[in-house]
Amino acid sequence: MNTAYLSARDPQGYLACPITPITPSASSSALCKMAASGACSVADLCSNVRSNAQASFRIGSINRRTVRRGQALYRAGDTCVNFYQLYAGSLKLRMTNWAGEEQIASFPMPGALLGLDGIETGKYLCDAIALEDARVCVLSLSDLLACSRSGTEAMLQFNRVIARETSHYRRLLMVLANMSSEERIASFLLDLSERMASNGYSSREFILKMTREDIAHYLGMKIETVSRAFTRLQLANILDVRRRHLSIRDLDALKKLGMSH
Amino acid sequence: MNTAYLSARDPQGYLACPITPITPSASSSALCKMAASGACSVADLCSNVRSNAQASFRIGSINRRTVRRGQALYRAGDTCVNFYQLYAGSLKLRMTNWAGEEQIASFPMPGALLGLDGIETGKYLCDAIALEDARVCVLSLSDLLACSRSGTEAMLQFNRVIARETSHYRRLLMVLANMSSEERIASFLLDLSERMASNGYSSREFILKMTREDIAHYLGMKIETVSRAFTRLQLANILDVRRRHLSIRDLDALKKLGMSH
DNA sequence: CGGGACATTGATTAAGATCAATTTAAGTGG
DNA sequence: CCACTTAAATTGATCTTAATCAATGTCCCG
Repeated sequence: MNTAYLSARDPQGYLACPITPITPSASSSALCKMAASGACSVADLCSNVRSNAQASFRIGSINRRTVRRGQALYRAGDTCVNFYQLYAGSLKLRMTNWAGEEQIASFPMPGALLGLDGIETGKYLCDAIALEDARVCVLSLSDLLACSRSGTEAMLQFNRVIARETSHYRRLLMVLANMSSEERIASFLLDLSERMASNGYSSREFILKMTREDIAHYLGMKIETVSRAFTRLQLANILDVRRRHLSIRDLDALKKLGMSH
Repeated sequence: MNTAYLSARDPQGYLACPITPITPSASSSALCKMAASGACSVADLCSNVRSNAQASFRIGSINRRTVRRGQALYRAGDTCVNFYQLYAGSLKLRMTNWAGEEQIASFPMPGALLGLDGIETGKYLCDAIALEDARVCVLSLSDLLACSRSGTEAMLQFNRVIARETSHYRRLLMVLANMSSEERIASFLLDLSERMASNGYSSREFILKMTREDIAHYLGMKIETVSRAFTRLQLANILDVRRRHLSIRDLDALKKLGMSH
């Protein structure tokens, strides 16, 4: 088992996680495994859309797509015609300003709804790049609109999903505005840890799918600073970090640092 | 006229602006002056909601509200039952984390739709504090939902309005993550300037309604740093800043600094 | 005229950026 | 399977920027 940690060649990238994923409940009639497992943040919306689309005979089955590691699910400037429910793998959402500096906006993990950055203008504003091979369900914009039209609840759900993304950015803003480099890393790891847990993986020990550079671009720091922050947290016996493999030794201490002072 | 700049006691706070606001067009039948002037960012949505609500006899006239300087339009934790279209004055949207640190999320100006931070959970997440006496139109959540239900276009408009807020935060994120203090101030002033212009005021010369502390909390810096950045921009002949009164001397230089390198 | 909030300025310290050099590990091809 | 290449990460030394601490200045308002 330990070798699995170190090699970690599995496409899903979660072999290294010591506990098994939550298995879907018995309701195999569910359209989506994730919804059944409770891990999906947009399960209600998603199943609403699907049943609506099926009812109107416009889709017969779930439309899936695989994105290989390093490939883009979509790119900034592409016309937004689809949203994507992520159900395996992870990505980075990357914005690039005209000076070529990049900023990572988020690291979507299974359960996330991708493509919301295309709503405002009808074109995506970010690149969605797979950090490892990933699988998504495709939700066409038209299906989603049809569904929203037919039910107030679905419409509200969709608004809330967009609003939740807004909250993510507001929170990140607070992190960048008020926290030291060590605190930012702590906050970042706590968030990752929680999301690993909500996907049924260990919250204490996992593989970082992103490079130090990605982390730096997410948290508004330089990669040397990221590296040094990891080192200091390790010296303080809060973490064990070795390249991409991370385990949390002292969760309370990490929380004290990361929960914004 | 010059005395008006310096005293600036006007409740609306725009006396100091040398050019007059855009006057509403002749269509006095319009429900809202701002929509007629083209200054309102949510005009389509707003008029949609109003005409819908009137058609169903649920509102007879526009429901307005005044917020005095320093007062809250709403507070974090309040139940979200209304949205507010700002048509005069300006506010700050303030989040406070449990450690008591505050972060300014935005400085809404006329045309903005307020209250979107209440969508996700049904409770507002920010305090909306008037920086000067302000006037809003009240849009009840139920009116808005009723309208969205009855028309796909209104629904889409609403989604886009929420998504636009998300974009604001993404952009601010990039500012905090990548720019020096001077660049942040430049970027902030450019944004203010543009919004002043789109409200029909001078883009070159205006009064800052917010304190240095508010600016600091918006841009993730300390007030001394804000002050020094202003001073340096002044010394570089890019700005003229005297307390709250600001005029832009060299717009190109300001853009070079503020447009993210 | 004087109190108090707001803003500026100066001196010093601390944090992170930058520059530069290794180290480590993973993938490649002979 | 091993040497070689390369991307990623770490570490050290130094420099720059912004935070901090402290004092002073300015203006609004009663």
